[in-house]
Amino acid sequence: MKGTFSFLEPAPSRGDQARTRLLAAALELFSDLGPHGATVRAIARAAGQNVAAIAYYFGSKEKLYEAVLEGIVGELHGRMGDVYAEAHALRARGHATPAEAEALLDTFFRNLYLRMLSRSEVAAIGRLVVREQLKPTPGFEILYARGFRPLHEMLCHLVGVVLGMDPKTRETILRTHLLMGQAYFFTMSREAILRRLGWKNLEGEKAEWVADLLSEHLKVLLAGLKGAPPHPQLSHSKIA
Amino acid sequence: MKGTFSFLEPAPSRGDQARTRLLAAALELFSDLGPHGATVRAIARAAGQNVAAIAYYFGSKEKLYEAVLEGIVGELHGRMGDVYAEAHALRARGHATPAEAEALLDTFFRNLYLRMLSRSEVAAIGRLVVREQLKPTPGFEILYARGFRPLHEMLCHLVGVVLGMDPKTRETILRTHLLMGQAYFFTMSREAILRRLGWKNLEGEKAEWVADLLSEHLKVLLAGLKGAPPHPQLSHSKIA
DNA sequence: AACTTTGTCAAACGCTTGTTTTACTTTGAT
DNA sequence: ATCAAAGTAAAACAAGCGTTTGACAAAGTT
Repeated sequence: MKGTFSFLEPAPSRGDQARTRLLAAALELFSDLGPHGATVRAIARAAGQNVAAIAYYFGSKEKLYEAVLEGIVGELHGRMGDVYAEAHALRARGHATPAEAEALLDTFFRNLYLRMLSRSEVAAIGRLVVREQLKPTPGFEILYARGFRPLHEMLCHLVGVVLGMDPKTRETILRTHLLMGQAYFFTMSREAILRRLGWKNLEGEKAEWVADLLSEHLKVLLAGLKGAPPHPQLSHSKIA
Repeated sequence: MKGTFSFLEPAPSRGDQARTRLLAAALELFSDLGPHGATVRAIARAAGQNVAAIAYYFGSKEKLYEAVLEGIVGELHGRMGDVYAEAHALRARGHATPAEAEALLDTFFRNLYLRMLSRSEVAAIGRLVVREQLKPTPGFEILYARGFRPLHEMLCHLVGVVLGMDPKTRETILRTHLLMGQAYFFTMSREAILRRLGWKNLEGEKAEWVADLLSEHLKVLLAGLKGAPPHPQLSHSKIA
């Protein structure tokens, strides 16, 4: 047993420290170079560990990669958990008004952008997620089933309430996806938009400004789509 | 000199054929595995060539990669050249009405989606471009200076005309970027949206439907933003 | 204090990487 | 027919890859 006291958090054992440092270094390198490009030697060096530590703690490079993906899902829920909880509560109540759903949708997007997409300290997560979309590995299932799909379904539900549409129709799913694209595009084309703007990053007040515009676009779009006629084909097309 | 006549196109020499096949195979493999993950042996095999052919025709793997990026820029102009020309003509005339600009913007986005983003035969281009955004190599400059920036500036100009805003303000640039995100997100999150929709691809009538929704979102957004007040900070913030 | 568990480290293992070399065949002009 | 140029192909090269090994140190238990 451990004999030391700690009022902050249980003092991590030597092994836990090594494990954590390896995970952090791996996230950074995997997101920059991909699961193929990042080498175990580079990861170990960045984590201040020996190469053999990876096999020792995670079994193999591939299992380390999967552990990183698990960590990403955890980080998403950690940063967005409160908004998730609100959305789930609203959904469970069953009789949410369009105005309530729209307000929550705005909170959702604003925070998704401000807490995740604009932050350079979590930018690595976005890069790795995009990489998995480009060339899915077996680990994609982790990100999709526990990260993307629950988030997407929640947004579709809220959009459905606002627009008075069934959230399971392909029209609702695609419109929601289009809305999301505005926010996520900043992760995907980060380098290009920064050059266009002549900015070095998108943090601080700059992030707030972008969130302002994003929020306004969302509001305008939802308002304009409320009266729009349903799509002739897609409004009757439902997923299983 | 070549002694054969050809009414179609100059019969490519043996070397030109090898060069072309290498470029095609390289695009496919680079976009799937990245400039690091794709090996010269795999590229040569896919092109039906010997490994040494890459060094022989392109000098090195890196120069082959740059040749692929050049090809991408050419393909973009080849597929979008007519719409580009229209936009340039409108810009040169100098006194375009908001309605004209909006119509052209609609054409631009619709065709960008239908001709590029939805086509599986050019999907490799999209994947490679996203890869360069995630981790820019020296070759990024080719894509940015001759591909992304001219396109982005053109769209900003049109959005500026529609909304009555200076195309060089950061507000216009960011709003244009948000608009673009809706279309480009389908390249970036292809795997996830296909799973959500239960579809295998986004081609044929399905692409038309998505283009319908995209076009409608664009229209709603531009209409709603016309009366909106300028952003307090960003509307006065101009790029060099 | 003796002993087991846990963690660290350098070296070595096969294997694959991009590139170069060398010998060879095909091509097109004289 | 001859010959230089253009193109092909297999083998060899050093360097780097993920993983395994075995010796060793530190920590925890009895």
